Amino acid sequence: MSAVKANTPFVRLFGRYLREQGLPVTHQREAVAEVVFTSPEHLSVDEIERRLRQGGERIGKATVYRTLDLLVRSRLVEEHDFGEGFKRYEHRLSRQPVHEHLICLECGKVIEFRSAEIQRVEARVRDEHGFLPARHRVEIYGICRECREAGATIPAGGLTCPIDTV
Amino acid sequence: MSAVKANTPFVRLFGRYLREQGLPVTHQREAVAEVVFTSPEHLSVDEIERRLRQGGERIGKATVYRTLDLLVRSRLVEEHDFGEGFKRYEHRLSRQPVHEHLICLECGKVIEFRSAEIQRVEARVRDEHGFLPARHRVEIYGICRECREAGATIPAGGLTCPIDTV
DNA sequence: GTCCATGCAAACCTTTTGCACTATA
DNA sequence: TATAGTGCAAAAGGTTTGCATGGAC
Repeated sequence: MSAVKANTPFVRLFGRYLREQGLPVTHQREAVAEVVFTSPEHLSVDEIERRLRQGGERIGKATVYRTLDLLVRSRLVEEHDFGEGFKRYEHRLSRQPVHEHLICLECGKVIEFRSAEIQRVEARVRDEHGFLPARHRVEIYGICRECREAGATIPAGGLTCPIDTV
Repeated sequence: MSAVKANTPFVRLFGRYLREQGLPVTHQREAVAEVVFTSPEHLSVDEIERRLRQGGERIGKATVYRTLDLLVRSRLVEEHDFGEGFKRYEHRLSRQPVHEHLICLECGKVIEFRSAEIQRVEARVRDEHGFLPARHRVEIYGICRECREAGATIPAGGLTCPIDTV
């Protein structure tokens, strides 16, 4: 109930997609969309479910998964896997359209950045490998500024005589 | 037994790592290392276990997982997640040291390529965001040359009036 | 002989599915 | 009213863990 504020423009866009597909626009679907569209973060399924329940919704985890599947299909939402053992979801509206992610190994923070270089890489693999790019995943893992200033360093490891790293 | 051919140089390197860590060099550990180091592919745990059993080894899945963990720690092996629901492992010896992956959405083939641009991206995020890169993941998903010539296309979807894609 | 690794099976965790019931259109 | 969605619980699938046994050093 309360989690669906009114029907924000983004939720309406999702409703339009559902109607185009001949699918019912249900209360739960709008509620999940509302949570995802009103959050600037990269949410996990658990976080989405928790916010819905805190907002007074009665919703099952299965419905959250099923609705996220629809949101990803509609291309309004992107699915990410930062290697945490579960997925995160991020909407694609009102933000830099194509962007990559910096993930801090210390605090887990996710920073978005744009890179024109990646488009050059895609053009190059098309020319050199005959490979037609559809989408890409570019993630850089490291230590963010704040954690560096707090003294964090990259965890070392491996053989004492490291193998080639270039 | 039979899977451990002799003790290839790469397996010996892993043995050296184990001794450095004060860990026993066991038959199973050498067998897993041998399979990974003698394969040019990106192997799944299932594939590794199957090859070991076909080679006459008596080994449990848990040991494969535990040994892969050690191999990744030693930095001799890299872990990948191409979004298939399980992980793949690739050794880092005798091949292009740092490389990225093209993954065909049609046939699942993985092509390796090098990119100098990525290093420029890492230098840029260090300068612009104060972010210290440790490692990265660059994967481009699309259609490989062979599948294109066989008529494969990128699966479409989403809203009929697509949102910004640049 | 002392540790640590191994194999097996059970546990774990995220995600998916089956089914009786409910809501959309 | 017909169709499809929902919640719940069970299942699935990859990965991890507990424990008694066996192997490395």
